[in-house]
Amino acid sequence: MATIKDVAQLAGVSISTVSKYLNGGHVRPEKLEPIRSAIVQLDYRVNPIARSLKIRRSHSVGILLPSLAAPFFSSVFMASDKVLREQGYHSMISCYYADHGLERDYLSYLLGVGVDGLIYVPENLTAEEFQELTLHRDVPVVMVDRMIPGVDADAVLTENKKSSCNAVSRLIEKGHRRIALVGGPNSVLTAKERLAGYLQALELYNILYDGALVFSGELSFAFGHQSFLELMNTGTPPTAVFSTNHDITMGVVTAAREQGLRIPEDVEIFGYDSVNICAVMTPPLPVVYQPEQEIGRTAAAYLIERLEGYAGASRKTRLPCEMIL
Amino acid sequence: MATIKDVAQLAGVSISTVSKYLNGGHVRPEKLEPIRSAIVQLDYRVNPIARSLKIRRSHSVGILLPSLAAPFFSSVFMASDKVLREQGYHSMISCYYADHGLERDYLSYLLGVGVDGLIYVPENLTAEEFQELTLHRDVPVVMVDRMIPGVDADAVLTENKKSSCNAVSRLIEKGHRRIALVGGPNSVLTAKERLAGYLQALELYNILYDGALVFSGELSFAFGHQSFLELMNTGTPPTAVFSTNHDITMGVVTAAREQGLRIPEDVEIFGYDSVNICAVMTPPLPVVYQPEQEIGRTAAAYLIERLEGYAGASRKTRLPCEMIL
DNA sequence: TTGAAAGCGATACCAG
DNA sequence: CTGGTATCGCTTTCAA
Repeated sequence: MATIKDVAQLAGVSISTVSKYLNGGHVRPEKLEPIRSAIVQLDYRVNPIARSLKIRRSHSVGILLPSLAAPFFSSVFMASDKVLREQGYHSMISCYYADHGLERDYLSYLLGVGVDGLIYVPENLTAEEFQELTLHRDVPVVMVDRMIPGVDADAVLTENKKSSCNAVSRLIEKGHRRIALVGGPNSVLTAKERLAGYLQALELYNILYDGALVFSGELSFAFGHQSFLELMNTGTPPTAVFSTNHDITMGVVTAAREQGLRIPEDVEIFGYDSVNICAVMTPPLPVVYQPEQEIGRTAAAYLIERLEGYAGASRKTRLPCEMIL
Repeated sequence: MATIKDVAQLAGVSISTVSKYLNGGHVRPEKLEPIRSAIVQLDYRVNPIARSLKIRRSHSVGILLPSLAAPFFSSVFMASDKVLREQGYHSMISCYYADHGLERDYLSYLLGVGVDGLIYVPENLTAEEFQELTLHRDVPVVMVDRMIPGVDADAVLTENKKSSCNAVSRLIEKGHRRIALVGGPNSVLTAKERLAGYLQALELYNILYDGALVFSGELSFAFGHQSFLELMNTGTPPTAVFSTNHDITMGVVTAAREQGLRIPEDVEIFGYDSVNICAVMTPPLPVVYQPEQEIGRTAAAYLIERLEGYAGASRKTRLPCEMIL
């Protein structure tokens, strides 16, 4: 690869002049052409590594998330990517596949590798771990979909509790009394909040809480599947299941079908996200829909503000959700 | 952030000694402790940018793909990520959302940004564009799932033609004679090959090809949906549809259900990938399953070999697929 | 305007 | 072993 030095030599000017040419400084008109031609001839491109080292900016932002496959994240980050790109930033995604060790590793890696900012969907990190990792690095972080309580960083979330309460309330109004919940682990704030919404709805309608109907665990197909089977094996199985994650919902639905149960006649299921997929089913599965585009855009906007120097207090935004019936 | 210089000063040794300490050189035992302690005290971490500039290696590889949401890619790259990590590489994903301009931009960006190698799922780039972008950059590229014909690079693909032929043959053996195909654009090699497999099956069974039954277009839900509606509006609609992509399949199935058609009684549908999701349906949709893990592992292995200096001829590997019925 | 030179943070050669 | 120094490629003063 040709360097700026080669270009300078070939064009018969100094390195600084080429640099100015490259970065929009003032260069005498008659020197423009030789430089341009040298660049083309040598197929020169600036080395972003060297540039980053010098200017301490890479114009790239990292996105760290627990799972690639979730359609929810895909939509969210497509939206943030667009906003970021319009402002001249490239986004680089890293996935930690819901693994705690990997989550630490990648966070640490991204913080150090030179991205200007970070959009982060946390899962298992404690506030202490996060503080330690981010200490002395001034890389702004915006959390999305989840947040680590006690951490001072911008966060874009949705109204998990309220939306869940609404969803469960609807099931109750349709006559259900034994409603199960299958959701993520309590270490994930979002899962905890959705559980809280479920409990609130029960309370609202004076329905006794039954611990045997609540399953909190891995955000996976397997967990949803297994939980459903266990639910059905108790003496008095639920008549409805509120499933608060895409993969889990797939597992729950599969298990139900395997058992020969009709949805919703034999057991009603209410999901979260995955609107497209749930619409595929007959009849369509009702779901809570989170405003994915807006989440992504907001997160990107927050990050860009920080990158441009905004240093105000951290913002925690809650976006409202819709029920798709 | 503290630099190696600060550490050297605090520990009372030279910069070079600290560097040796960091990189496993020989350092007199009594100097070990002061250095270690200075590092801890200053919370020092090496600056990967500076290191990259010097050693011309970043120990990171880029992954460039057209879509995040496809469960297929997620599985593939989870597998390659694992292999890469075990060899000390971090992977950074970029998604171009099936946009031609973005595909060029991101490819160019990744090639320049300092990743040591690239795993790339191409979609719209011509061989010329690719050559031009990779010219003078010695970043090894391994293509996955698709390849750009005429480009000299490793590629890990599956037996698209054969698998498609098998799938369509099965439909024929079940008695279908009017079988539609809805798949990706002809610019995507994979889509073209699957179409070729479809044609081969027709020929094998002496079924006349009917152009009105073949839809090639966007790899999207919308395209699948619309194509199905158009198919059903012709005078003699197909009795079966072979859909060669996840999103398209979702669109096709939704459209069928919306029309009140029963699957497979009224119209039989055969999909590709998305095993989990297709298993959710009642009855499960038959699909062609590609060995995702193996694709990912193979691609990573190829890339690592290149990174370690292997300079042999480019390899094009075809992995066999299974039918999940 | 222009260019010489310092410096970003780290590595590695080489003399001691 | 150790440490001074050149170097990686680029940006940015600063003096001319």
